[in-house]
Amino acid sequence: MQLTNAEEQLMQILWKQERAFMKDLIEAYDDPKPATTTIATLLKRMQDKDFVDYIQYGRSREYFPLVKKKDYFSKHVNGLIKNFFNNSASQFASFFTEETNLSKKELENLKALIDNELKKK
Amino acid sequence: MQLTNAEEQLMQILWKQERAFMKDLIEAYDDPKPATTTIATLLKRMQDKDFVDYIQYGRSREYFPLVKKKDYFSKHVNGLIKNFFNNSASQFASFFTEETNLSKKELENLKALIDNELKKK
DNA sequence: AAACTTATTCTACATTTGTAGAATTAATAA
DNA sequence: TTATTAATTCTACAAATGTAGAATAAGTTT
Repeated sequence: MQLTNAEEQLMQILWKQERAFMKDLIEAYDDPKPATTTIATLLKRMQDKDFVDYIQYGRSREYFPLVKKKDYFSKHVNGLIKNFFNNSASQFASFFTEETNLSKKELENLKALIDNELKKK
Repeated sequence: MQLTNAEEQLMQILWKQERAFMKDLIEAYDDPKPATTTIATLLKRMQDKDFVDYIQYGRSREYFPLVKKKDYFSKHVNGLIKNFFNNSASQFASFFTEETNLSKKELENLKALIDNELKKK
């Protein structure tokens, strides 16, 4: 099952911190910070969805992600590609290259990178 | 405001058909097809969000998108880039190139495309 | 130990989302 | 013109989502 917006936001924080206690998570929010109970609820739901787990340290828990950001992200992009480009990654790539404002330097980097990928094939 | 999943699915149909009557929309769904009223509700909500409009033809309406698929899509990708890559499009591009399984041919096409973009700069 | 601070669990509740019945209206086919 | 069909509007309602208070438990400080 997918994460909701609020959950995903929290997940982003957790990915950044890698492992974190309740307090650390809340600190990462901008003011007005959510109530502890709000975060607790989200964490619980995320556990049910198998996105996070924790290690019990005395009275409190250190939470950590069960899903890698990369994997989660891939799924997202694949969804987009499927929905918008008929499942064609290359079509997506073209679109992306044309529509995004990459600078000359960035384009050159990207080109080098592609060369590198090509070598592997 | 954003489209929900159900709305987005319907939007995809509408983008494909460009302009459509209720009937055409429902036909595009796999079985079990949703009730007419369901689609009507979604369309109404999408109108409120300024994503679709219609032209009245006698008793019924021809619906059409107010938002271009490209624009909607761009917003999505930009959101992803912001959330996952710190707003760096080029970082996203690298990731994408490495993680997606583009064939040799696709990579070559992409490279050509980038060359083309570079010429414009 | 008493007072204080967290974190956790339970419960609650307003909104949003997904779905669709009932009633109504208008067009169409018999 | 009457029965049939299709589209629209209203209303409803269950499930999901966003938020958080109350109560409780367990460390922490004085």
